[in-house]
Amino acid sequence: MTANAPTESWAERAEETLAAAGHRRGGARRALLELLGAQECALTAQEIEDALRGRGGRGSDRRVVSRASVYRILDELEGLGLVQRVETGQAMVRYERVCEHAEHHHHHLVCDECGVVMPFSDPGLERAIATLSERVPLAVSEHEIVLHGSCRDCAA
Amino acid sequence: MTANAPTESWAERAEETLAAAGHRRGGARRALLELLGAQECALTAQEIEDALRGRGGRGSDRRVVSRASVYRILDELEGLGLVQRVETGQAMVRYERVCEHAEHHHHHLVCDECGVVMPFSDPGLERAIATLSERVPLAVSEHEIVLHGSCRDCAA
DNA sequence: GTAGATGCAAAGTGTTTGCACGTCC
DNA sequence: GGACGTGCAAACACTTTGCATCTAC
Repeated sequence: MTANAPTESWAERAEETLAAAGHRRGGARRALLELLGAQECALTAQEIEDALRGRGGRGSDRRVVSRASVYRILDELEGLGLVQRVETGQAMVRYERVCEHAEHHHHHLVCDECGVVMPFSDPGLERAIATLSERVPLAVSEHEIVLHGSCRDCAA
Repeated sequence: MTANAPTESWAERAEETLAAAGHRRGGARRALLELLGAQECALTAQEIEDALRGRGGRGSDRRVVSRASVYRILDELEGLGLVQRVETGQAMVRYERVCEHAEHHHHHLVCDECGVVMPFSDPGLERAIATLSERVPLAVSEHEIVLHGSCRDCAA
């Protein structure tokens, strides 16, 4: 998945979209894109801030990204459709990249005991949503599905 | 659906459940139960507070219910499974009663433009969720589905 | 050189908590 | 009359905003 990927990475697409929207490049945003692009699932703003603070432990010359920038950039990315908010019923909102590839489309499982969040996807479910979307008094643009319960570790 | 209903109302069941849990009755909680029991769909804490403040316009001898009580009682009801939180991606969390009757089970449509929230239900979707729930590494106890888009008024 | 990007700290906003008083049982 | 319930206001936690500085172009 390294050799000249035929499809650009999410981070690359994001950079392009941002440039097209007239944005300049900045260290904070670049660091955030790099982080989000490498994530499989949704993170909270807190987790993002911590991750950006902790990265490059050794001779890292990278600055810490301020909390304000994290929120500002996430908001910006959300507005461009590059990131989506995920509400898991926990205290904080989570954010994750939005991929154009359908294969990456997923929803979330939340363990109400330990708080762990896992992604899952199901074609049958997507089909049901698609069918349903046409019968509803709303021009549906997005859908979010969250399953709550106990994860294997907690249920044991 | 009015004459001597064979099944008790949500508010009645809630009162019983609360009593069984060792709670006394209080004016604030009673008012809240009455309000929630009459709602078709989810309300925010703010809406609940306002509704409780505004009710009984004329010779009402009812006290206003404090914000703290609204949150405390909602939290209590949620813990007993009588109320569930609904996250719509808007600023505030919403709350609605949980009915034991499957016919009342529903999910939500949210207009991202005007913020209106509407309930909907779909057997096909529930079937997909039920099937899926058995294939997932989580003992699923609840699920929440939110469709975002533009309502008819806003799309027009 | 200028508009945009960022950090810091203060301000918001929805929610929770501490404490004293009121009320149900 | 004792414990639970409630109101008030202060405390909180997450998020947003104002402003000065820095940077990309």
